[in-house]
Amino acid sequence: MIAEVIVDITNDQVDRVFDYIARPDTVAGERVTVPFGKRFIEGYVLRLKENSDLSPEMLKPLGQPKDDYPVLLPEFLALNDKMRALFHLRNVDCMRLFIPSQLRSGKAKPLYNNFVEITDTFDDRELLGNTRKNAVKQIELIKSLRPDKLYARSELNKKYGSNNVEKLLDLGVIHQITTAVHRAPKFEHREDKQVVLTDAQEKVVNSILSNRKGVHLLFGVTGSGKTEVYMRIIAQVLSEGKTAILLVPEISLTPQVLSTFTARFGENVAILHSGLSDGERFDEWQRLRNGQAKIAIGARSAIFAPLHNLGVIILDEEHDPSYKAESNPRYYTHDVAKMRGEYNNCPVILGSATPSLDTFYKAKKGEIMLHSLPNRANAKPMPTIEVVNMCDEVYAGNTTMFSKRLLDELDKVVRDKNQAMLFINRRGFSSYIICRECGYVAKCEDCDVSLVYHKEDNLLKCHYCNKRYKMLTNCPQCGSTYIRNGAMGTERVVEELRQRYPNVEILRMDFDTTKNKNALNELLSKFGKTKPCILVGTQMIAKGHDFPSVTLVGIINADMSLHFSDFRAPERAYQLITQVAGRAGRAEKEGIVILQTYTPRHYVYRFASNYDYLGFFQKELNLREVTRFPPFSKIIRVLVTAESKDAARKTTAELYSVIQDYFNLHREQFLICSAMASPVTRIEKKYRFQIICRFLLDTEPEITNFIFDTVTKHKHPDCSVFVEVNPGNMS
DNA sequence: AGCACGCCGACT
DNA sequence: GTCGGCGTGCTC
Repeated sequence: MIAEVIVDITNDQVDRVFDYIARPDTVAGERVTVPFGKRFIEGYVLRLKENSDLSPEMLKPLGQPKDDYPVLLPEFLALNDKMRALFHLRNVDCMRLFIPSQLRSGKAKPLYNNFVEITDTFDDRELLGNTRKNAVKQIELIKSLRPDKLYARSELNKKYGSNNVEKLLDLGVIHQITTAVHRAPKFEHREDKQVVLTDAQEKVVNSILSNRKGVHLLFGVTGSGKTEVYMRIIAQVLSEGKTAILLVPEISLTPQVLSTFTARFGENVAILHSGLSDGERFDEWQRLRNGQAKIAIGARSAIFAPLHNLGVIILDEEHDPSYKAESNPRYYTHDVAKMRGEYNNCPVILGSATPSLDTFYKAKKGEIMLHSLPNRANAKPMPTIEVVNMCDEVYAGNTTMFSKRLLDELDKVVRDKNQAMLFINRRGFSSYIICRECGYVAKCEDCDVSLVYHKEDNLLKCHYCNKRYKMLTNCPQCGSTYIRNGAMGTERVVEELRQRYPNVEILRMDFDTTKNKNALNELLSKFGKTKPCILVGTQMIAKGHDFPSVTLVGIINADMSLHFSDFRAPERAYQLITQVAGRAGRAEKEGIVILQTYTPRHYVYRFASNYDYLGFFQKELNLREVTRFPPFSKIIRVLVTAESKDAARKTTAELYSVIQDYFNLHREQFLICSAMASPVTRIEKKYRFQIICRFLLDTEPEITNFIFDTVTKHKHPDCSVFVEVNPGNMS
């Protein structure tokens, strides 16, 4: 038999099948050592076959397996082919996604605890007779042991010396029992809240369970009880002997969220996430693989949980950008979920209060089944969202970042000893240009995206078509010279608040203050206990945390996400506003949301403040259709980076000339095809150039394949080249 | 990725 | 004359 092997080397040239003479016991999916050139390396057996195209004397024999079971389930071998075709990935990169890195590096091994027990075929007399008379410690040890009792080896080692224990083991006087220890991640214990389903929830559960294939969208407003729906479906699937995967955004993998599931499903839950130690993660993976755990919960990479017989795959907050893997290997979790769903003949459930435009469009077309939970489970109204025009504040002489309205509400919170959350979006480093008098934002004439200021040549550029504009000195709309770069940080907000409210606790939550997971938990528990209190934070305050005393949510600079130079900016802004607003008034106290903006009449704010997702969806979809952006077209970005500016530029030019030839032959398909310096021209000492193509979907996937092929075939001396499909950001 | 082969500069 | 630079090419 011949074994087809993928070698564990990340290089395009060796990313193909190599044939080896199989051992008689070789199985597909095993991890093996293979002779490769002059050395021995690790590889994966993809499949077995009868004959090789190569002559027999060319073939070398396969080495020994590295594990006592095949690490790759048959499903993953099938998934490899599909993922490679869809995402243009290398075999090795797929293999590495499928198995835990701890296994490959040999960093984590199962942990064993050793116990000893007196061998029952010996009585005391015999025991002592077998031991040397002057071996005091050994005799002492034997005398201390009671039959039918287990003693921890490590304890005895400490007390009597490991050499003495060893000696008695050799004599057979005592014997050792080894058990694998499960290094389980620790959780705060919580009581399971058994709730009665609302009629709407009941209907959704039944409707999904009675049609268990394909992709389902669970469109439910914040607080509509999506989690309970997930848990009911998982419980049903489990009762049928099947398994489940639940994915959540990395940012919402908090102890609170996890303990909800461990409270209900106990030992059946395995958590996979980056906060675990190597040992913990490896053990959780093992528990899933050997069937001890039946539910995998984790961020995006948990889609590769080694579960057999999947009964359901759930992606919570399906619109979250973290489901798109933006660095190598690039993949989209929704697509992988769909592939696994089809393989296991089980449903995929996408849940969100603000589905991505893409997903909802598919639901509208009928490719995805739509289930709605239009009301909150506790029947409370959503908090009022009040849009405040910051331009008016400027006219009134208030040039601070807090409107009069927001300050009034903050005063109220402080007076009534409640809590407030202030949200700031800090994603705006390559930010937009705004007129502080009238709210005018510089936009590209052709693309309807905000222009980005490039400092090095003092120009405004469009990231989608490369059109350039002179930097503005005064506003084309009102003539004002009060034109600013719209950017603001959490530190500044906290500083100003401390001056205003010297006696109120003000907490800051952003990437800097939550670098270690302990800090995050401490911060959250402190916020939970302190009243009055103001929490200032980025993105991460928007997710999942349930604080009943929050009566005010302030969105300091809503425009920052809106005018981000990305065609998805309005979509993101809508999602963010809805999510942040959902933090207010979750219990009996009513909540209010103050949304500060310089463009109060923007449609995003109009729809968001009315919680009108459907209205927003229609408007946005229409806009995308007219401007021919995804899902009505596809954008591909080829990013070239190199330490040498010339090398990067040269490679980009070469690739561009090849792609342009293709473009000239298929001009009617292309909306855009251009090469330019990347908006952020240098990151980590590397210069960045890019080629942007936007084209219609008629000839898909030919254009995509052509671009990927061009990049793989070409030589790029001293350059790294990446191809991104519908990239999430363009920096 | 590594490791070998291979063809030109500064040394005993 | 040779030791060694890293350019190119192959690994079942």
